[in-house]
Amino acid sequence: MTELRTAYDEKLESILRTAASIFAEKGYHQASIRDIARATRVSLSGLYYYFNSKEELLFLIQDHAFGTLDETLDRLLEGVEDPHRKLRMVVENHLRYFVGNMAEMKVLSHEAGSLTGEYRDRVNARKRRLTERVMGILEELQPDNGIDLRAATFSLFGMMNWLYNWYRPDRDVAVERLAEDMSRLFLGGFLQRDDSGVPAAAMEAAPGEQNPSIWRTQAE
Amino acid sequence: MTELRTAYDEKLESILRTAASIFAEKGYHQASIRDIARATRVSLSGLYYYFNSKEELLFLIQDHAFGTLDETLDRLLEGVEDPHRKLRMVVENHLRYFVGNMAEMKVLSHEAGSLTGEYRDRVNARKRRLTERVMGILEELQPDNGIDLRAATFSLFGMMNWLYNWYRPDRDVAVERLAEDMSRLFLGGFLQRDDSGVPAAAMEAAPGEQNPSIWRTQAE
Amino acid sequence: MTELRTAYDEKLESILRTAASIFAEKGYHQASIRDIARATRVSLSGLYYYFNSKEELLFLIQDHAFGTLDETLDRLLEGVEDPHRKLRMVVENHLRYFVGNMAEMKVLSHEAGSLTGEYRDRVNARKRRLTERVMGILEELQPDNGIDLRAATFSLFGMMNWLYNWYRPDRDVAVERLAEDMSRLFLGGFLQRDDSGVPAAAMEAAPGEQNPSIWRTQAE
Amino acid sequence: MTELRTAYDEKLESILRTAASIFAEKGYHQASIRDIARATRVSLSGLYYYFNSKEELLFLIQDHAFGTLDETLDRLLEGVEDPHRKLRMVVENHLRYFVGNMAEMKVLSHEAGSLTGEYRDRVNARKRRLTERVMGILEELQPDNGIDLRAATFSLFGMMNWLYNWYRPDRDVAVERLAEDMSRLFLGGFLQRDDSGVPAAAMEAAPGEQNPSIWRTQAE
DNA sequence: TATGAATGAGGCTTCATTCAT
DNA sequence: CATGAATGAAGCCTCATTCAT
Repeated sequence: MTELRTAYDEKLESILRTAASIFAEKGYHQASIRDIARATRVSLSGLYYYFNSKEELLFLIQDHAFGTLDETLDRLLEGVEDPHRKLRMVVENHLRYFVGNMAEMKVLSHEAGSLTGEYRDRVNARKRRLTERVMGILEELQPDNGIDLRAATFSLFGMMNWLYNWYRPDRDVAVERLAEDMSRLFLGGFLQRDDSGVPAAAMEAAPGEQNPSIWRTQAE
Repeated sequence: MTELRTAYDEKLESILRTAASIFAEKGYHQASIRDIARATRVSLSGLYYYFNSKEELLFLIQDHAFGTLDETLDRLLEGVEDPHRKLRMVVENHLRYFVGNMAEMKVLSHEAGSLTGEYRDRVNARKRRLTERVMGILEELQPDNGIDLRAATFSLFGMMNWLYNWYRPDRDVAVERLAEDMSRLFLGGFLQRDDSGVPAAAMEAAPGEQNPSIWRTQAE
Repeated sequence: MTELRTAYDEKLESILRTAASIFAEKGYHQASIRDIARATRVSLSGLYYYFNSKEELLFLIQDHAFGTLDETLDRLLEGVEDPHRKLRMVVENHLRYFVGNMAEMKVLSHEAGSLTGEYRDRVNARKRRLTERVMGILEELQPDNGIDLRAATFSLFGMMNWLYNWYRPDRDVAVERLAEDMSRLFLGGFLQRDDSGVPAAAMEAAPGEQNPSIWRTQAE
Repeated sequence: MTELRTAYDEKLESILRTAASIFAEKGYHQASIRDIARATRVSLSGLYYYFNSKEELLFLIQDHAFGTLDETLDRLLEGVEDPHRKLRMVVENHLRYFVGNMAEMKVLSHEAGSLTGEYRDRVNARKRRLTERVMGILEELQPDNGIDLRAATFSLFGMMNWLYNWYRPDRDVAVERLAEDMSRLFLGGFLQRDDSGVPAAAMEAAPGEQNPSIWRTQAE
């Protein structure tokens, strides 16, 4: 009962993939439709048969990527009850997809703000849904850690989404290990009790607190 | 015997601040020099008295921001021996500067790849130095956690640098609390022993491991 | 079985002709691409479909002109053995082309230094080839005149290339007469024996020789 | 009874010399006032004390150069009666000045058309005067050569003015020899009788005469 | 489906020149 | 005499997009 994939679909997806890698390399705004025409070996005007505007192209890439991410996550979480395990699935799904599709990952993480209007709204809706899902799992874990939930959620996403800035498959640990490390890193911190073993002295605030201006660009 | 700040310096810095906020808002490539002229109330050509190219302007913003970040960090770490406390200082410094200068933060985090040539090299050198400093502190902590050091380091930076994507001063916890939470989150996970209390079952890999293709965009 | 001249080729050549006349009139650097757009009735950006830069446009004009010049010269010299006659052909070819295409002539003669990089190299190569051809012919004439060959060659080119500074078809002698006159002028001088009839007294150097500083701008 | 040369005069002349060499190197329109400020080590605005506009600067250079050229020519021709010798003086004067002041020579020869309005008129008047002077000398020689006088005059100027396109002091014959060669070249041709020794066959026109279109760019 | 040719809008930058000091 | 700071005009070029075929 597979979907019917027409020649059109295949060509579109091939264009999306190629465009994603170009957007990843040069950035959305730096990349020109001409770059994409060159790389796809489709004529400039020919591309417009597959999308109506450059922005729609970006949307299609992001939406498609999110669709894949969502779908696999749904499948992975099916029947899982333990929130620890759920979180582990989330992290693994995220990282696996990112490492397996580094171009899409970068476009997703870095070109978040490049969409406008309805395109942006639709992608944002997907993002919010994922965020809430993760926040829900963290809540389920019911930790007595005193950490702000929103901060915790986005810290986790930050760890993962920042990946495109540093991860190099040929040099860094494999994705399985990465998922393991990040899960442990995050859960270890998140699950600790409030009176954790971290020496209290280390937690004292910096002196700047009394003089916050040292962190601020001089005002006019 | 303070530094000599000429009128020129002051005007330049004021331009840098204004430009940073515009770059933060629209993105470096989306922002036009005209936008900056309008906002600074300097004529288009008049701006070029203060920098030689748009890219140099971006460089000046990033370099100046990094300079401030570096300097305060040096001051904060002076005389500190305990690595726990050192890390706390790093996190606090980073977050305070970012929250106090959200425009610069975004430009620093998001426009990393917009520089080229020597400009990029010089900023990268600063980044590398900071990264190594943090990695050094993490090493000092001598954890028996089995976590890859590079992954841990960049996870921490990811948590912090992602801030510009979600943090809203009027809605989120104050920066002090944020620094506290992130420090605990990270240190709690990083300092745990290998046989931590996290249930083993949660750590089992996802089934996808055996079929990684579900995370991969269909190849051509 | 003539060459295939597409509509594209024809339009390009028409643009080259129009551009040549504008460059001739205002000078390459003074002419703006807008001027050319206006004259060709093609939009500013539309022009860039036919060339990649203003400099390439200049190159195309010069290269095309030199191509024509070379080709007809080849045809004219075919089978000609007598060096006197060869030289006459060179002069006639040069002057005819120049008078028939005064815009191209001026661009060729006056905008020699406006090309850079590879464009310049390629045009220079053509120039060198023509120069050597002429120098070869002069050598063939084996004159016993004691005149420096390089000086003689460039004197001939100077006579001809300077044309654009003074020649006015409506006021000056026709091109046939011009070719005749210049050929005789040059050959008459070039072929004379060393002990020509010019009174020796006239050849005595000017007194300035003993005090060359009268011809020199005062040094600092 | 020398002229009074104030400090102002000296600085102005030094600026003119420097500007001439910059104009010679990059071309008048390519050179910016900034280039001249840099080379003269005078501030941009400071230069405007010495001239009122870039065009006036060019005029001053050309006028000054022509003044020198004229003055020395006057002195050289004083008391000379023999037209052969007069011509020799003209050539020698021209070439000596040019070789001794290659920058000024190039500006004079190449930037003829860069002046407009009254500036152009004044320089043109000097040019016309010199041209007529030379044409007068040629007339005096009363040759029975059948060569158009205007063509002959400008051929001579062409030989000399083209110098800047090829002459290189370190590689070519010295200026004395050059003057000798060009004088003989020109006079030899100019003074010959109509029935000169050049084989008649060599003088036959090229076949193109009957089909002039081979020298013409295809008309639209 | 696909493309060659074309365009209006807009971007960055340079320039000659000015003016208050 | 000299300059630092500033500006309006203009230049080259690129871009996303369209339309007739």
